[in-house]
Amino acid sequence: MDMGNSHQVTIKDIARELNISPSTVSRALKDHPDISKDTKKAVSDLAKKYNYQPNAIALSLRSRKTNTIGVVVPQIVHFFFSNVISGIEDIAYDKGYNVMVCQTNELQEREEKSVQALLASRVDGLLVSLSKETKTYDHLRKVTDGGTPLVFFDRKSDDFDVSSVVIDDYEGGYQATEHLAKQGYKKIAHLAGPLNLTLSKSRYAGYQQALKDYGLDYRRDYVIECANGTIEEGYQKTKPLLDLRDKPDAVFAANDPAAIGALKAIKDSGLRVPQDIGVIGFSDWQLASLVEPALSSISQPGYEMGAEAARLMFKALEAAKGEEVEKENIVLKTNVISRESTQKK
Amino acid sequence: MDMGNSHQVTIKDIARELNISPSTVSRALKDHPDISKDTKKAVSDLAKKYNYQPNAIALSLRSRKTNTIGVVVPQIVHFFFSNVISGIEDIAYDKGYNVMVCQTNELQEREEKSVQALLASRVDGLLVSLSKETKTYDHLRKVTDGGTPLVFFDRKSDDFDVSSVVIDDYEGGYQATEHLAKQGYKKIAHLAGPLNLTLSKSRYAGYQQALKDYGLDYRRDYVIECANGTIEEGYQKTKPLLDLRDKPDAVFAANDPAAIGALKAIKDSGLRVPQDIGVIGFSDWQLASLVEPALSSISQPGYEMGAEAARLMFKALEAAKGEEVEKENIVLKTNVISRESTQKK
DNA sequence: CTGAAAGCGCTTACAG
DNA sequence: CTGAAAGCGCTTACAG
Repeated sequence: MDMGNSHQVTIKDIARELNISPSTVSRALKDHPDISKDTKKAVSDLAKKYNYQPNAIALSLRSRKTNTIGVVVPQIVHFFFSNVISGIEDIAYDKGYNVMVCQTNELQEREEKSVQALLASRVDGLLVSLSKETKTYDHLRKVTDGGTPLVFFDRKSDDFDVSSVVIDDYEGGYQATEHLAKQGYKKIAHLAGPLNLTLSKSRYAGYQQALKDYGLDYRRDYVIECANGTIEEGYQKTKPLLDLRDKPDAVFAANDPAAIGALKAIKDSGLRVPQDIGVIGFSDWQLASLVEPALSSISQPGYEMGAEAARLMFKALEAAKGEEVEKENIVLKTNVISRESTQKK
Repeated sequence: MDMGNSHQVTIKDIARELNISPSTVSRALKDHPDISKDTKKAVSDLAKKYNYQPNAIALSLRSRKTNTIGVVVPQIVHFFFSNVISGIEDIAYDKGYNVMVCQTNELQEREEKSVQALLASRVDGLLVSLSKETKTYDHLRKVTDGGTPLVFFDRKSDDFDVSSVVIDDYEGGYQATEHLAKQGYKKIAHLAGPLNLTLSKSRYAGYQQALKDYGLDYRRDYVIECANGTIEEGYQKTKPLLDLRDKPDAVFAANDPAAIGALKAIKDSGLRVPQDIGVIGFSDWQLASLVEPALSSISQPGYEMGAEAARLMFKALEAAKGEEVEKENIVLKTNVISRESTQKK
């Protein structure tokens, strides 16, 4: 007897063996009220025996639904993005959806091809975080024009009327600066991120506002742009700050590697952290707890971002056909993680 | 005119507009030699105009190939596994395949459901790293019984005659110990991983062999098991070692967090790293470079593991139907990353 | 050079 | 209570 080895058993196979029609088998399997008890039993027994699994591809073709969502992300290996993916995956799992993941490696061309491939695979919806390189959006226009729900996370384009989830960078910059001010630091410098990015500008703006609100001076020479955000760059760009006649007593770095570089530069110059100079970072990684002294940082809720983005996606997917879905643009709050590097007292 | 908005244009649509049959459109699109130049041009013009994309679902149903591979991984957020996924994704991208990723969160039940879901989605092949909990393998039997290629990575079961890629943990343990010996350390302790895991036992065995090869004493009281592998545990379990009358002059920890804990314990006790005691870890994360002193470590090639596993998968997928594919069980070498914590001289 | 038919695996309106 | 037919979007052997 053919045990269906290396050939997935189909409804037809069951129908043939039972001398009934495929239609009846199909109905029996979904417990349709029309079908007799006996037939149902015979069908379900055989289905169990042969470990029948409905062919999702065939279902997708009929229903025009794949129960799959696509995710396009700049880099899988970044701690932040892997958290986002994890959040998306957990929610999708609960909903019985599969997740296709593509990484762009920060290349627009690869982003375009990935979107294209996911569209060809007829994903039910697409979650996208733009590559740093991406300047044009035709590939995403195709998504929305085709009627496929699109949700942005972390890196969005404002050219689209779609839902999105981003971090509140302004608030993060504010929180970091406020935290330093509350710890008693008065002369707070800022190692900014690349200022062509909105997110860097927002953190910078939050920094300025917090200075104002806490009655501290804003000094242009206390702000230095770190274009790459590496440890090395943080180290090099902190040195001149320490050579100032009126040197800062705290540093807020817009990313953790730069903060770690600052930490080293300060220690190398013979000053103490946090007694002489406090340092706070902005966390892309989970590294901050390991340096010495442990680095205070602003945490970005990656997992939550993924879960929220997925939630917005399912909201769109579950809407009745044609029903207009209200777009949400969610801004997630950051949190201050206070560690040794800012414990002035 | 209907621009096909919110309805992907099909071959039928093009056929209708051109008053030809779908068969002809299909052939024209694939540049079939039978079709006239004029027809081809008309078809391809219209396809371009409407941005026609072949429906991959329909193709899959016909060809019984989805051009999708499934990945089942314990945790997406682990640096090591995210590297593996990244490696898989890059290779799959080059081959024009999509990747579905499921995480089990180390739960057997979720592993079973994920495998089941991927099978239902008719992935062409499955790459699996077992959850820590997994004790039975019926869900994976279904994969191989159904004729779907299976490849294990990192955590495998030996009950299957399938290809696999793992890390050479024995060699890694050997390398770590050898490195310490070559740096001039003589009394090398070992913070072992949970010894019910094969990988911990292998690292331990490599440690023992290297001691022997370098003429160093193996002392049972120099070996301590760290069940959780946390920083805290590494800290606590290192202290007794430092209280020994004849204390070790080096520590090989089977994982990085434990090594970092050891580092702290040693520094807290007033001893210096690397002058008094050398420390080397085994790297699950990318953290080792950040602690002070920077931690030497054994690196596990996660990206390469993913790329190799994908390569093995495509080897199976590209084999002619029915052709027997030779199974490969690849063991990837680790590398010594030498940093400050072992620079005795 | 082109088309009608069958089929991939399923569902469901229609008919009996 | 059950079945034949049509269709999801495509391809291809067969016929002309």
